[in-house]
Amino acid sequence: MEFKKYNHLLEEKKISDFWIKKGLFKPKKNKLKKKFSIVIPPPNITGKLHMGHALNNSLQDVLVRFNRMRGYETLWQPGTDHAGIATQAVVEKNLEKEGIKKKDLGREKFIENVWAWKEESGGIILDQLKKLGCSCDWSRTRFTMDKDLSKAVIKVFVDLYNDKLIYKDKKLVNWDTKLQTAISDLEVIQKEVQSHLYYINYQLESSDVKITIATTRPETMMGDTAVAVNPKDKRYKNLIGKIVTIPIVNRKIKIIADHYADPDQGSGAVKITPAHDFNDYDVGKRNKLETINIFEKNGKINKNGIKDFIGLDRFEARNLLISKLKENGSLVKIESIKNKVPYGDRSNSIIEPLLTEQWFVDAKKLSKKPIKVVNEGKTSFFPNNWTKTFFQWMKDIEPWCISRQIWWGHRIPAWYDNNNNLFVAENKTEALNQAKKKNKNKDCILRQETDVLDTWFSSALWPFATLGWPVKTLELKKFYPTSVLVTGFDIIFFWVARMLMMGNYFNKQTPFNKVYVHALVRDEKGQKMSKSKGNVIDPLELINEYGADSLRFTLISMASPGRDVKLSKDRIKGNRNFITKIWSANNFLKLNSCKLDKKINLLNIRLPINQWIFNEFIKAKDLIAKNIEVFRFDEAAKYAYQFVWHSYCDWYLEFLKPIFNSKNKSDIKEAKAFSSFMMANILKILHPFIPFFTEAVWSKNKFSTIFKNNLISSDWPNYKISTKFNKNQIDINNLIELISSIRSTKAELKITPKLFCDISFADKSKKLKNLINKNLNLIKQVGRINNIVKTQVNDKNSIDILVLKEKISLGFNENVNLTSQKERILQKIESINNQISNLKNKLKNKSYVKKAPKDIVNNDKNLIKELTVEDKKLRSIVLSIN
RNA sequence: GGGUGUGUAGUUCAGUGGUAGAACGCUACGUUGACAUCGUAGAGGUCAUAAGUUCAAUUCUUAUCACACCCA
Repeated sequence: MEFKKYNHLLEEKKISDFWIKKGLFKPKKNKLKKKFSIVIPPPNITGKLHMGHALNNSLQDVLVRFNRMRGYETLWQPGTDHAGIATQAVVEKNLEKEGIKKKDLGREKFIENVWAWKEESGGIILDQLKKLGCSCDWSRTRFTMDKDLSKAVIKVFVDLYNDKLIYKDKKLVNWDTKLQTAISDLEVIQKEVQSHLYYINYQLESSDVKITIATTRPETMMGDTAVAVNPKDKRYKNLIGKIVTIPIVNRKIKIIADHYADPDQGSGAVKITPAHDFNDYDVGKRNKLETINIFEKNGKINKNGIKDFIGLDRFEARNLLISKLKENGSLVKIESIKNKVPYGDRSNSIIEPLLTEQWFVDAKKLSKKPIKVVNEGKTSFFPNNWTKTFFQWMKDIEPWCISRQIWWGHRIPAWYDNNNNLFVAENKTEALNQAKKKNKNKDCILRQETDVLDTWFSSALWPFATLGWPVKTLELKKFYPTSVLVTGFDIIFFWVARMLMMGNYFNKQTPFNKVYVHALVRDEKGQKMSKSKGNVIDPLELINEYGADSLRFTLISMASPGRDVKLSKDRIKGNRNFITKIWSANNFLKLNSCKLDKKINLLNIRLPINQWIFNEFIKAKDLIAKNIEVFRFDEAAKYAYQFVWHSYCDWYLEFLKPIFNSKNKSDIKEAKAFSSFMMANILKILHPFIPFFTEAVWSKNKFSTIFKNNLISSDWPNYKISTKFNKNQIDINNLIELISSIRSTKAELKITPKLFCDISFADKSKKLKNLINKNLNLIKQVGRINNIVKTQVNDKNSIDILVLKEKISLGFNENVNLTSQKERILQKIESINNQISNLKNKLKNKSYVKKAPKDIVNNDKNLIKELTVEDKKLRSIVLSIN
């Protein structure tokens, strides 16, 4: 019989459509009243599926499908994030291609365009997640800019404002001159770059003395308001309080003493520009210095700069200034150095510290509850070491700048009247009411704050806002707090910490009980995947080539805690082979017309091999469940793989063949029914890992008709191990060892494995003899044995081997090369004797015998006995060869 | 500079205070009616280095080295 190959392209599409059409991903009420819930880390609306998503969502799907099968009421809440800056940039670019400028369009029209883009091409990633097999309740898909979620955002903002946890302040912030918005400190990446340290002379007033300062940013000299030296620095002690002139700029400033100046850095004297450097800003505050801002919001010199520089870009200004300093002799030297320069993570342009009015969240106060919750273990991290990282960040947290000077996002619910009085309210009417009160019922015209909120502000509400908050919906009551959050370590601060702040502030319970933190997916050489390196592997290509199941199984089996996933195609290929293996095993069952008998009574299973595979299955099943529960996905996948390939395919199916070839009808009947029953259970335990394939086979085998259920909705097997089966368990294991020994002996003797041989008992022990007699057919066929002979076979054609500590002889139809075999046995004897003498030496050590646990010592003693017997038997074999 | 993690077979990784494991790769043989996307057998390791604790260390402690990441 010829079988078709498994066509993943066809089946995956079919199965996916079927699941969704039937609504099988929706939570189902259960008798246990237990629930399991996960919120998806919402991907950017502009995003495309990359390997990180593939790993992250494969793991979530394992948890979700496993718990759904276990009978928990399971919700996997999906959705996307509006990604303020990224989305705005995409739409802006598209418009520019058509020659339309954002400014000309105006705010309202532009936002209309963004929505139109979102409807048309935003959120492709959700379809890609479906291709991966993610069993999210897609009917509940949410978007951070949805009406309901927006309401939640407004309410949170207003409440926090009223609770004095949100405030407006003029501060130095990280300013992105390219995007022309403030960004939070987390969005700034410090990059080490090759740059220059310029040594410049500042002339003291009415004196010949010059003080040399060192700076990497000479153009900010236009905003200098002091020169600082360390009070302990003897070189400069007498200069403190003196006045110097900034060269070229020709403004006079004071030399001040401040501990910020590091005597070992540069010249030990630093220029202070409070408007353009975070450290200088602090120095300025301490010393009550003037703040001179010299930059426009696009990074060009403003009117506070000097004549020839106004309107120049910051880097042009730097070059011009340096050439002028050279001309006038103030430039002492230029040193090449490496230093850290701040870059915007979105724009990749150099961040400019700029003094502006922004909105801030008092993160310090909000961090208290999360710290407590994690301390108490109400939210715990896995692997645990992330707890430390979390605390470190939480404990020196800075105010969170939440306002962004862009258009796409949640507009801040704050209004100003003509006198710039501020009113924060959930809507304009409410703000007007406040304004009227303030203005003694006079009519006033309000204008709304133009800033929008940081995207992470709305993401922070994700675990409860998606469930309906602030409305106390059934879903919120049922599924909050969520069971676990699965995420990458790179967003612990951005997202996890902030969800913990908001979740704990606005709800009685923490948003998730556990946080599973997974690592990065790298290429096979361990390099980060990046477009510029060209080593990006597109998960969708892999899905096309090998199937989503192969990709999933690979990622899952490589998800060891605390380790990056190094992905290679070979690995995926290997797991594709695993799926093919199951496919062909299933074909074998079909070939033998194995049909599932639903009424199968497990207690009545007689065949040893069936009892054996049953207990092996239970062991594997329990190990898989246990490991998924503790997030050891790699281990769970390993046990599944081992059991299916090595226990079920390699031994069980092989041992069934002699039964199928026999004439014993009742044996055949049981074998057919039970092998099929096991297959159904294999599909069940593999379903969380490879959902498409297992569901496809389940339906092809008509299991869905027999069980009246699709695989996705069926129960996780809950059978227990049967001790009644233990004796046969041992027998089968012994048979496996016997057959393996016969096979390796043949291989060692270079006798072709298909050659049959005779077997005879050299030892008088009955154990092996009984075992063989009981399983004659099996041994003859699987072990390729002709006859069991009673007498010793001809010496030249035979060889003695030790199996299960008993001696048997194998007889062949040809002369056997015994010399090499003798060599091997002698080597074996040597190693056994080494072991024995090692053990004996150990036992000679009195403190060992005294202090080591008795079990261990007894074990050694027994081992010596066993090894001695083995040694004796092997020696007799060697003798017989002579 | 501060912190975290990782060094185990050719590769990718499990694991354990008391005989070192898997997958892939490799070698040899093999098309026996599920499967060559396969089968059978096999080779392959001073468990990074050094010291300490212990009867016993690959495992625990400390130091060193190497690599990776995070923060400043």
